[in-house]
Formats: sequence, structure tokens, C-alpha cells
Amino acid sequence: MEKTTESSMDKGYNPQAVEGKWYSFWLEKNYFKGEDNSSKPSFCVVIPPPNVTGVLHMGHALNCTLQDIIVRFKRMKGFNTLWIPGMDHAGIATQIVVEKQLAKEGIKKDQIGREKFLEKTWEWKVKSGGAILDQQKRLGISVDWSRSKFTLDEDLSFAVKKVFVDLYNEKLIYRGNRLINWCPRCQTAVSDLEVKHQETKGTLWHIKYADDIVVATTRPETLLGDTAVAVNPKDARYKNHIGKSVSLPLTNRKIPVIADDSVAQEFGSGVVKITPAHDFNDYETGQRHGLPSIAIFDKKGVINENGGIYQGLKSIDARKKVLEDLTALGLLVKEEPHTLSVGKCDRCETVIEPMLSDQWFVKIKPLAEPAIKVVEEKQLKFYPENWTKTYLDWLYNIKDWCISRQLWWGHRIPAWHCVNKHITVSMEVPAKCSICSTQEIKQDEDVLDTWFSSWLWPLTTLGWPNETKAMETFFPTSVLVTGFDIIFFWVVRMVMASMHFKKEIPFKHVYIHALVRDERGQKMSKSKGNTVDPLDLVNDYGTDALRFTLASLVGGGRDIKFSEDRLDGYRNFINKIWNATRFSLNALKDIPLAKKIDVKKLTLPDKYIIYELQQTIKETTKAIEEYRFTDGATSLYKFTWNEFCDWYLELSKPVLYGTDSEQKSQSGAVLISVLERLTRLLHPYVPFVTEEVYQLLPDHKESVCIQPYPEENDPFLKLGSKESAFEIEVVKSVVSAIRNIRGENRISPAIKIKTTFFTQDKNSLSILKQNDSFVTTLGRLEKAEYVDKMPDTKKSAITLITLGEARISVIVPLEGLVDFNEEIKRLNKELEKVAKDFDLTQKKLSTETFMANAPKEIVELEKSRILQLQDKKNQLLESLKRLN
RNA sequence: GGGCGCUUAGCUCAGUGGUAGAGCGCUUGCCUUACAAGCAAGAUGUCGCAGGUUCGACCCCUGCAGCGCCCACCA
Repeated sequence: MEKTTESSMDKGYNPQAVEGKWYSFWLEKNYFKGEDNSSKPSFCVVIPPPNVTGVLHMGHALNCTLQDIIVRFKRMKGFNTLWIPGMDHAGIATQIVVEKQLAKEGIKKDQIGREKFLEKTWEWKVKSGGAILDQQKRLGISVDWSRSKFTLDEDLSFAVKKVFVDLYNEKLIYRGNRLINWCPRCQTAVSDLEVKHQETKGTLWHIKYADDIVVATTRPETLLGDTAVAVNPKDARYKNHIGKSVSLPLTNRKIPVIADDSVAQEFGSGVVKITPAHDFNDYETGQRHGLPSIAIFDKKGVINENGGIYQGLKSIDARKKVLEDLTALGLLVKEEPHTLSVGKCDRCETVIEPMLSDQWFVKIKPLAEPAIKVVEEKQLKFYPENWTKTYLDWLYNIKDWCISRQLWWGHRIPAWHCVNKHITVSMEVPAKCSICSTQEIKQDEDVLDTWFSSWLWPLTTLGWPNETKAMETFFPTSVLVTGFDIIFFWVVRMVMASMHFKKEIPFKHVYIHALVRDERGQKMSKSKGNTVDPLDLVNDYGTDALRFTLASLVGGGRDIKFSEDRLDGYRNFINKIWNATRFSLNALKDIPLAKKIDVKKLTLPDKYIIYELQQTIKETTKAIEEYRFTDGATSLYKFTWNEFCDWYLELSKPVLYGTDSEQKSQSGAVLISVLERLTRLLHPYVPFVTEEVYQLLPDHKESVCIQPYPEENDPFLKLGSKESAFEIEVVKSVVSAIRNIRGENRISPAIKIKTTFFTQDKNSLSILKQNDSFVTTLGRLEKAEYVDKMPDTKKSAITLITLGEARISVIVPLEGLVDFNEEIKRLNKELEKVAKDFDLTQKKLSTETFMANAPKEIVELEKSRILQLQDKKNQLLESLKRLN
């Protein structure tokens, strides 16, 4: 007990001790640099740039891991590979963070002004951005750091400006006074996408506007801005009122009763108040009927001068007062609970106020059309495919994009307003108004939506709008890897931008992965306190373990429920790789390895493991190419642990510890060749441990990162064979049968037993005899005997093995045992299973329709099965008889 | 309201038209000289419910239920 746990200083592989070292080494050697000029085919990925003031969360860890697997794989496959890193200035998000930071110091941004505020933000950016860099490096990402970009860099800002000016000149950007989503806290317009709707319990108030006109509303305070009430034209109750007017309560205004199809007769009273300045529906109704709009809120959400006596009240207070006053007048006729969906600011959760406002918009339909076409025509493909529908549906119904933000942090809009309200849009600061030539001009105060720079990301990171060599070599990029949450924000818009400005798709594939949630399936968020910092996990388990875990969990397209238990298992896997290497190298230390492998000299395990390796190479390669990371991980895990370690290394021991030096030299060479290939095969998933291991291998090259990925048609792999894999199956079955008998009968591992194998099949006998040393070692046998007649044993456990043509009885004497109850139990359990299967199969074979309709192979399979089951059944019955 | 996805072992999830799999957890035995972060053996499932197609359905189809997500202006 003590010996195995506490006293043992060696806790296995220590990732912390090696990861930093290798990452520095890789960077020093410039392995991750993409070449602008290269004869090799190109492979390019741009990173979804993290928010510069954010912290790296599990989503980033997943995103980075998947990209790094692909990129390392392609690099090893011989592509001129480039992965471009960078960061996003993240307008609102960053500004909020910095505002909060300043608030802690008791500073408000208006006190210090725009210039000073931006200075502070840049300071914060440098600090926070640096932390993200360190985090990314810990994950081992193989990006070309020399090409790192930030969305506010000078060259990227130039591109943003140019795009704005060009679109303006093409009349695809316009300025308009329209109803937009206004966040009263952030004091800016936000786009539709930045509003999150939440079901909220509220109240539906019924307010009497006239004797028989009662309106139902969830926002009574907005009646101050009503400019009509509407009814359905088919509604018999109100036919007579249409075209007349009613007097708006609490004000002196008369407003018309209009008829509009959008009004549902059955909802509430069937009468709707129309407030065009503060509701999107009402705005459209207003447009249809030419109604005036009366704005009653100012930018802070406080009632303005149009609100009469209510001026100065916040909306929530105004509501209270309005309701009080209506009650006093006896106009509040009913109130009932009502759930409604409330729009909240994506960033600060403040309730969004629809407001009429002058903003800049992108006319989006002309941009959307090409983006629809390339996906419909499958020039651009989504993985998994079903995201195509999400992408297209959104584009079919897309609305103009509000791109101006009343913020300070971002790209200032290159437009100048003159005193005569003319607008000049220009790359350079203009000297005068382009229309009236006045010199009294002022630049637009607003900045652009963050996504107005990130939608150019695949272009600008390669130097566009300049015609760079990088652009020529790497554009269009190969694949975009991102979460589904930013398909609309980002993916769609990148396609639009690229199609419009470059007339090409920005990337050929889009791989969409799931979100990382906590173990209960809840979204990770700071406010819930259920976030996991990937760096903590890296510190505790190592980067490779985290990467392998994420890659293993990402499959299926569903969200990942992340729990640390899984990490334990994969940390052990990394350790297993490490230990297998240590063992191999140690065992081979004094063995001169054969320079040339002679297939005639190979053992069965040698040929089998080479064959299995080849299968694994095939599977893993295909899996990565098809973005099935989980399948790749499973395949690697199974081969490494269940074949290489559990069987091959164990089977190699008799040879390596044996005395046949020629055989040792040959099999040793196979072992090291397999291990070396396995190391390369694992590298994209677990780069650190594989580099550490690789550097210990004899005759290793400079780094595993730049070695070729194992190829299926590697001549070495031709030494394996499917037949040998089958023969090893026989050996495995025999060994498992012995172990099963030992285990069930509690025969101590310390006791070496005699075992007899009975078979009348020549091939089986030959397999057994050839592998005598393997079976003897793994079964912990004293000696194996081979007979061609069933011995007349009394006190023995017998298991019949049927595998293909092979048919072997494994006979283990149980002389030393006090009682045979355990063995009888074992036999009965087995018998029950076999009997059940037998009955089922027999039933099938005696069904006429089955025999008539089932494919020949299946019928044959069932026929051979029934024979095997029959044999087994007989054997079990016989064994039981002998024990009793 | 529209769309998408999920429902398989205690937990997390794979999976295929031909008699259900993995990891973790659990039980038992092992300090077998690579690894106790290990080795060996074992137990556990009317594959959400109801129909249909089929010789045969966990898998294909239909309906239902539950859960989750996305989109949408129902006052």
C-alpha cells in the first residue's frame, strides 16, 4: 500500500516539465512559418480572433485544439501550412470592460474625454492581449506569430476605411433615420443580432381610450407617444370607428382609428395602440399609414419634453405614474398576467429600447445574393452539413445591417458632416464639404460595428487590399473552424465581404463545432460561476490531456458537457504513451537493431501490430480529413492502449527477454519502427508528449513536427498481414480463456498452471505451437501440452474456442481447488448465454421467410453460428457432467 | 409560430438493417521488473413511448412525450 502510493516519488509523465521547453524550441526553429513562395500546395487557416480584453475560456481551448490538429496534420502531410493568429478589438465588449475598470478608480469616461479614454483602452489592450497570447501558447498552437494581426492595426484600419468608402460610393452604405435597437446603458445602437430575447413575466394592462375602445398593452407608458389606434378591418365590433378619432388619455391629443391587417382580432380587445417611435411593429404600421412618430424617450431612457408632465421620469417610474393616473381617472379597466419576450442587450443585459435615430446602414440584399449562391452551389461547404440550412435561412430573410455605434473604441467612421447637413465620405480628411464647399465640417462621432472589421479578417490578415504574395499563395483559405454561435455575426458576413470585394469565397470549408458547457449542461458564464479556466486544467493535467479530452468529446455535433473526470482518463492515456516508450527504449537498450528487416524473421505479433498500425493510419487520416476528431481520437486510443500496449508489448517480452539474438534484433527493429510511426501519428492530437518521446528515439530527426505524417503505403507497413492479425486473435482468445478460468476460479497469479490444448485442426495446432512462448507467458503457464484427443479429465475447467475455422479446447486442471462451485457457476452462466443464442439462431433458421428472403451471406453466417453454438453447448454440458 | 438537434449501462457518450459498445464509476483478485495515472477478471441495458415498412428495426418512416438550442414584431 505505502509502496504503491505515497512513497512513490515518480508520479509518471510530468507535462509541466517539458511543455514550455518544446514550445520555445518550435518557435526558435520557425516551424510554424508559412512561406509566401513555395512549390508545395498551400493550406491556410485564420484563427477566429479572440476578444482582446477577454480571457481564454474552454470554447477557445476547443477551437484552438481542433485547428491545431488540422494544421499540424497538414504540415506533416507536406503542405505549405499557414495558420494566422490575431485578436479582435471587440468594440462594445472592450469598452464596457474598460469603463468598469475606470469606475473602480472612480473615473467616468465623460470626465476624461475621448482621447484620454482611448489611451487608457490601449493600455488595457496591451496588458490583456499579452495574457491571451500566453494562454494560446500554453495550448501549443502552431500559428505563425510573425503574421499576428489586430483589427485596429493600421493596415486593417485602412482596409476598413476603404471598404466603407467603396460601399458608400456604390450606394450600398447609406445614412438613414430609422427605428433601431438602442441600449440605454451602453448609449449606443446595436444590431438585431446583438439583442437577445428573453421570456419575461409581465402584465397586460387594458386601458380605456374611449367608451368602446379599450386597448391592451404591456407598456402603458408609451401611450404618451401613440399616434393612432389600430383595429382589424374585418372586425365587426369596430367597423364604425375606422377613420374617426379618439382622444388619447393623459394628453390633449386626438389620434385616428386606423384599420390594419396585422391586428389580430382575438388578442386582447382587438385594438392596438400604435407608437411608431418605440416599437418595431408600430413603426411599420406607421410607415404604411403615414403616421407621425413621436419620440418620448431620450437616449438614457428618460421621458423627454414630448411627455408633458411626465418629463424627467425614467421609463419604469413613468409607467408607475401613468398607471396611477389612469386608475385615478377610472380608465384602467383590467390587468392580467402575461408573458412576453423582452429584448436585452447582448453585452450588458439592459432592456433594449427601440428608438428613432440617425444611423449608418449597409444595404445587405445585394451582398447576400452571392453569399447564398456559393453555398447553394456547394462551392463552400459546411461540416457538419446541416449548418448549411441555418446559414441559408438567415440569408434569405436578412435585413439591412446597422453598422454605426455610439462608442469610442473602434474604427471612426470616415464621414464628415458640414454645417449645411451635407455628408462627405472620404479616405482622407477632407478640407471642405464636397457638396457646398464650406470648410465648417466635422467628422462623424460614431465608430463602426466590430464585425465591420472582422468580416474582412481572411482578406486583411493576408494583406488585402494590397495584392500581396501571401494573398496569391494562401487565398482562398482552406477551412474556417468556429462555433455555431457566430455563424450569423461572422461567417455569413465574411462570405459576403469576400464575394463582393474579391469575387472569391474566403474559405472552402467551414467546420462548425459545439459549445462547451458545464457538467450539468449549462452554459458556462462568469455570472453563474461555473466557468472553468483551461489554464487551470493545463496546469493540473497537461495540455495534451486537455487537448485529447476536447477532441474526444467534440463529436456528434451536440454540446460538450465538460467534466474533469474525463480529463483523468486521458491524462492516464498520455502517461501510457510515455511509459510505453520508456519500456520500449529500456528493453531495446542493449539490443543491436537490425538495419534491414527480413519479413521471414518476423514473429506473428510483429506482423500483426504492423497490420493494425496500418489500419489505424488509414482510419485516423480519414477521420481528420473529414473533421471527425472524435473518431480519430478513438482510433488512436484503441490502437495505442488496447493493441500496442496490452498485447503487442506484452507479446514482445518473451522475445526481447529471450536468448535468440537474431530474433531480438529483428523484432526490436519492428518495435522501434512501430513506435516511431505511432509517435508521428499521435502528434497532431498530443504534440508535447510526442515531441518529448520522439527526441528519445534512436536516429530521430530534429523534430516530430516537421516529419511526414505516416502513410498507408509506407513499405514497412507491407510487412504486416491480415492473416497474422487473425492468428493473433486466436492467441488472444486462448489467453483470454485461460485468464477467465483463472479469474473466475480465483487461481492466484502466483501459481503457474499446466494447460492442455486439444484440437484436431492442423492450422489451429500450428498457430498454437508457433506461439507457445507467448501463450505460456501471458497465461502464466508452467507448460502447455497439445493433444489431438480429448483427454479424460475429471477436475478441469474446459473452454471451447471457435474462431473462423479454428476450434480449440482449453483445458486447465483445477486440482488444487477446495471446491468447484465457482467453476460450476462459470459454466452455468456461460451455458445460459450459449443456450439463449442457440435457440434464437435456431428459430431464425427454421423461419421459412428468413431462409427465402435473407441474403445468402447472412444465412451462411447463421448456419455456421449454429454449428459453433452447438459445439459450445455440448462442451459446456460435458464439462458440467465431469465436475459433478 | 418556424427551424434544428437530442433521448442507448449509474454517469458521459460512440454506434451499425442481421443477436448492443467505450471511458469513468462499481465488484473481485493482483506491489506479475513500462505504467497502482497500472494489470487481469466480472456485473450492469424491454437502445424514450406507440404504430408502420421489412424475413429481420436500436438503426428507416409516421405519430406522441420529454429535454435543449436557434430564429421570429404578436400588442
